[in-house]
Amino acid sequence: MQKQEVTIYDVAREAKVSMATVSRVVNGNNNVRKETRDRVLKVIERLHYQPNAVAQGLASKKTTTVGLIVPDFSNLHFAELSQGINDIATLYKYNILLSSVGNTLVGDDHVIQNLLNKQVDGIIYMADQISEKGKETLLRSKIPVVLAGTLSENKETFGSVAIDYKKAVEESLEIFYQNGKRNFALVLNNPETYLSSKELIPAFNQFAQEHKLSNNHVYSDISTYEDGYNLVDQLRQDKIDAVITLKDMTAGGIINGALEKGMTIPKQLEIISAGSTNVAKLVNPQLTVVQQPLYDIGAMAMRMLTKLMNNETVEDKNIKVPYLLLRGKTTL
Amino acid sequence: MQKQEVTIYDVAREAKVSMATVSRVVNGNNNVRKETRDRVLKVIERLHYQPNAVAQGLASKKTTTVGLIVPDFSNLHFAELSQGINDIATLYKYNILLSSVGNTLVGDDHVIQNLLNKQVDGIIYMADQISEKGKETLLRSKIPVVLAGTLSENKETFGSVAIDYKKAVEESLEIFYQNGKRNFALVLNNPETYLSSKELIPAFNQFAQEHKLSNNHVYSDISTYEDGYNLVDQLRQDKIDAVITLKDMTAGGIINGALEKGMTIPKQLEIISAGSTNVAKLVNPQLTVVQQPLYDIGAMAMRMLTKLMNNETVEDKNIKVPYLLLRGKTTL
DNA sequence: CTGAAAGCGCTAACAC
DNA sequence: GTGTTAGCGCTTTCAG
Repeated sequence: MQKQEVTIYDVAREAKVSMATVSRVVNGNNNVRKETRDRVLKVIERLHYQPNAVAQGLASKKTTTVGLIVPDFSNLHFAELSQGINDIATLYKYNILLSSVGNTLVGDDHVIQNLLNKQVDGIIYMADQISEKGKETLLRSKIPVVLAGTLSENKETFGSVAIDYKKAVEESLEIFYQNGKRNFALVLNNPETYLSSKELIPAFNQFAQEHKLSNNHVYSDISTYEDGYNLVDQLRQDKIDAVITLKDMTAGGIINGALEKGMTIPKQLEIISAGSTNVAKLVNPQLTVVQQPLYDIGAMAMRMLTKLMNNETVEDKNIKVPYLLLRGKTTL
Repeated sequence: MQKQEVTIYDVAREAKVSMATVSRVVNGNNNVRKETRDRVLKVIERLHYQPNAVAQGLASKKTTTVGLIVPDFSNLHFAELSQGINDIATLYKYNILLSSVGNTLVGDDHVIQNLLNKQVDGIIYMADQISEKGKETLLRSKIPVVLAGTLSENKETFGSVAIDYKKAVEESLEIFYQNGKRNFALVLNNPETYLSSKELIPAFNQFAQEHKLSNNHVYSDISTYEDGYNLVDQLRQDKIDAVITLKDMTAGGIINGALEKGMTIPKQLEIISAGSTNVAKLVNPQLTVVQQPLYDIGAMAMRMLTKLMNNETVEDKNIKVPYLLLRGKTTL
């Protein structure tokens, strides 16, 4: 990067005003006489002046940039959430600085620190867990944080927007139960996330206990299509007849695997996916899904963040978004 | 954002050295005696000093940030490309500033300008077209640009990494032809992109002409699952018996629509998708696809960009990546 | 309404 | 090796 061709100083000189006035014009400050403003604007246009956002950031201590922390963007779930985030961010003139924490939690603190070094004005965190160290780093920074698409572990400190996963699990199991199924499976990727360990698994176990079910299994480390496909043998061996998955790809793998092995869906095996992405449509027979408004969740999270960054009051920092149980052909 | 708590100046004072020395230590400059370095590092740790990347950016004129321009990240194609880009970017300590140009081309120039204002060191452009104005803006900025996943419109000026789409279309049509099909369709979203208008459509038409085919159609503005689903009636009316689509979701819509209307696949209708995303697996019957190494394309593009930003020589600025025609059950 | 001047936190010659 | 000194380009009091 060479020395910037045209700076605020050049504009000031050409327009015969001070830098301060140019700055006011650029920032829409009203304390400028119309004549002066027009003169400055004319010069800005003639010189093709563009403010250097880095210098603005250093001087104003605001970068109009927010950090977005995602476990994995090749996961459509996060891609769709990001779309909502991006649109609202654009609307409010914020840029998004992307960071991935991988599927493991290794180094989330490092990722957060990096974002803070870049002086982001706020952070949207989409991974479903956060290390103690990462949390501390975030709290110490005092910048606003909103958790999107997962439940807030820290209702007091961070904002959050998500569906009520626990309720979604209960409702799904209720459907299975009413359809006469008694052998339930919960298929997860990482069982140690906050969401899994504190919400899903307890809800799953509690339901089983209340209904006196004895054959209920939690399968972990199942995250891809192939994992789902390969899980089918195990499901049959364990005599499972109803499955909840969190990812549509996994559900698709299970379905295709089960069909190939001659199982009938939904008679022998019912499936509900809480993935809620567009790809659910591709699955045949049509998947019964917990439909979350992913785009809206992203949009609401970003909207909340803009308010927090702007020190506006936020009525409800922990929003529970409604979901829909869309009955397809993988449940009776 | 409050005044930064601990700055390079604090470290210098506490370590009894000058700011310059602290800067050297932070940046791994070797011209520091080991003793001094250790003393500084100790203070850095004690004070939890973290460099302000914005100030670094202003002073050094390098932000270690690259802009990523995407048409739509809820499109898995770009999500998978982005994964490769992100991993390599992280490896080389670059951050990614995300921008979406929407599915229309409105304002790509604006998006580019915004990224330039933020002083990105380079740009990866993934949309499949770019406006004249946007191109000029990019050229004027003199920062390196790499086009990923689409063909380069400007082989001389921008770097590029992509498969040979034209060849992929020809090869696909050849398969259809050998299977006895004679009524071909090319299903596109926007026919005016460089890729469509300069590569795909000409290749499609040329093949038809060379093989004396009279019933070949190009369908435009088909981009979603539903669009594909709804296109089926038209396809039947036009007596199409072989289809190429660019998106897996669209292909899925066509397949499900065709099956529901009682068509047999691949006997009455063959389909090849060049989407190449993971979701192709969900489709039943299994989709025949032009498999592109999306992750690798993203990774190679980012690697090239790091070289360009570093003024290293790049042997080949326009890389054609090999693809694979994976025969599924939607072709004979 | 406008200008002067003091930084924001850091890098990069240039001396020593 | 280490320190001094200018900036980088902009915002923001504070006067007037």
